[in-house]
Amino acid sequence: MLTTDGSTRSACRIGDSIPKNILRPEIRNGLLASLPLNELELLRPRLEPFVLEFESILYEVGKPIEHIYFPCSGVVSLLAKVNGNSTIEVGLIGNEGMAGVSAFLGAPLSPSRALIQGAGDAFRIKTADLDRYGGALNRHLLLYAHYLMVQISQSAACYRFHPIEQRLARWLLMTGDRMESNEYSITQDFLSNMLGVRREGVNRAAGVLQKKNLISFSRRNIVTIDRSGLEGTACECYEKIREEEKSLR
Amino acid sequence: MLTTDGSTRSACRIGDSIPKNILRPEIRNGLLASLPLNELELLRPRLEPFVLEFESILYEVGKPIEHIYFPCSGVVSLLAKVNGNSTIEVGLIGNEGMAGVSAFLGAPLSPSRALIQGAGDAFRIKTADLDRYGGALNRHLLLYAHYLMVQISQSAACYRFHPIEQRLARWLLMTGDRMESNEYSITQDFLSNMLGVRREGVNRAAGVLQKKNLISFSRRNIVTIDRSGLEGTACECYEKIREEEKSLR
DNA sequence: TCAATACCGTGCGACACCGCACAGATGCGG
DNA sequence: CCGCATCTGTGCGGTGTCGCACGGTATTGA
Repeated sequence: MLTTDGSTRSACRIGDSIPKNILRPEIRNGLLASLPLNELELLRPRLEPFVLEFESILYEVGKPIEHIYFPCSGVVSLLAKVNGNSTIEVGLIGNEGMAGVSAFLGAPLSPSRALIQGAGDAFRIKTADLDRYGGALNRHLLLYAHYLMVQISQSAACYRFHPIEQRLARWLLMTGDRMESNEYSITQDFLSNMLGVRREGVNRAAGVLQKKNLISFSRRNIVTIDRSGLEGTACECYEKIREEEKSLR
Repeated sequence: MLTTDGSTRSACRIGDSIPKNILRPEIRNGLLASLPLNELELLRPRLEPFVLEFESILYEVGKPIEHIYFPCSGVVSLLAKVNGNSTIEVGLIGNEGMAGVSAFLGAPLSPSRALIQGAGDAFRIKTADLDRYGGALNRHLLLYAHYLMVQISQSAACYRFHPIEQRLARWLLMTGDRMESNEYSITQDFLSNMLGVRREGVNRAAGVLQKKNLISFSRRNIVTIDRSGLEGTACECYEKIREEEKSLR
């Protein structure tokens, strides 16, 4: 990966990646890729390449959903706002899915904030343009909507019952699955907003994971060292969600 | 309402109601009712009246969804199982909606347990039969799927940030909106499974609400006394979900 | 009618997480 | 290269909920 200072590193530096595949004809989004060729061709003229920039916001709570995004790389977080200032992640979207499900389901306004949590690239289509299609596209998108509901439900239960350490492990795994690297650049503060806890809580939990030699972290940098160890530490929610993913293919 | 001992009471005794409108031609389910007449007539031959019996289970986690239910009265809880034995409510369905959204979205197996939390009656249709229809039915059902996602997301955040007392208030309001009475028969133990807390926690929280003269409760019986007072005590989640409900109509 | 069961009320120590405070480390711009 | 903003590490008291224990009261059924 090319960083701003010109050096090369294996890390997935969230925020400074410059997608290179944006002009490539291959569709690296799971939903689009699983379409029959003829349906994809119908859709293609409406698809517009789009760069997902770190920390930019696709949708804001209560604002219109103008485009639906099909990520080819990168990660999008769905965030709910609570108590005025707190935020909490209720969904995580990678190149297996799409952002803007609610619009597809017919809702004009976004129920959550969609935040680019890992830079990447995507195709997007105007919400109005998507309405015209049906067939296999519909089937796939609907099934994905279902998957997202499962993910959200599981998160609800997870927030209620599982300690920070397990939630952090799950988050690292789920994000890892959607990124191309096992090393990312992210602040504890950012993570605290994802997990719905204080920054200090993230610090403690990460410390525990590091002591167990599952991850290593320092300023703005987290590396997963022992992936299967993390799976053992994470709560059941990770496995459950992953199981549900299989039905998407 | 007729109770088992033959006496009449205004309470909504969850569990022993004998729906009387099951033979009436009117459709008291919001989703079905909002269909254009011609579409409803197409669907009608496939619709089968069904009695929702208290504490019976419509779907079990991981089991097939054979029918989709459109309640005309009564309440259905969607429950997620966590940590083996704990359960937590991630969705609540009344006559504004339907149970089995996942099947409609194309998922063959149920991601959650669907438990009749308040007796009533419904129409149901074989999952396979529903697939053939489109048009306004689709639009409505999709929008409802969206609404349910909002509800689940909000619950996730709610479980994380809001104390039992507020969650209980919200639960009473949401359930009240879907029942025909402001008095219901329910055990603290049952409630604890809905809210994902211990029975003792429910007891304390209910005690506080009672002291504030918002509810009154005794063995298996809860009465909401001051509805608007409850709204003041409940967390923001109630209002947010209610707001989203408006878009269903 | 009496015993078994279901349900409710409460007290107490444990613990996870919070809120706050503050000091140290790192990186960036002038 | 220095100053300032950002990010990190840690300590301490407070609070909400848990886990457990146990006694009380209503309901049910033989």
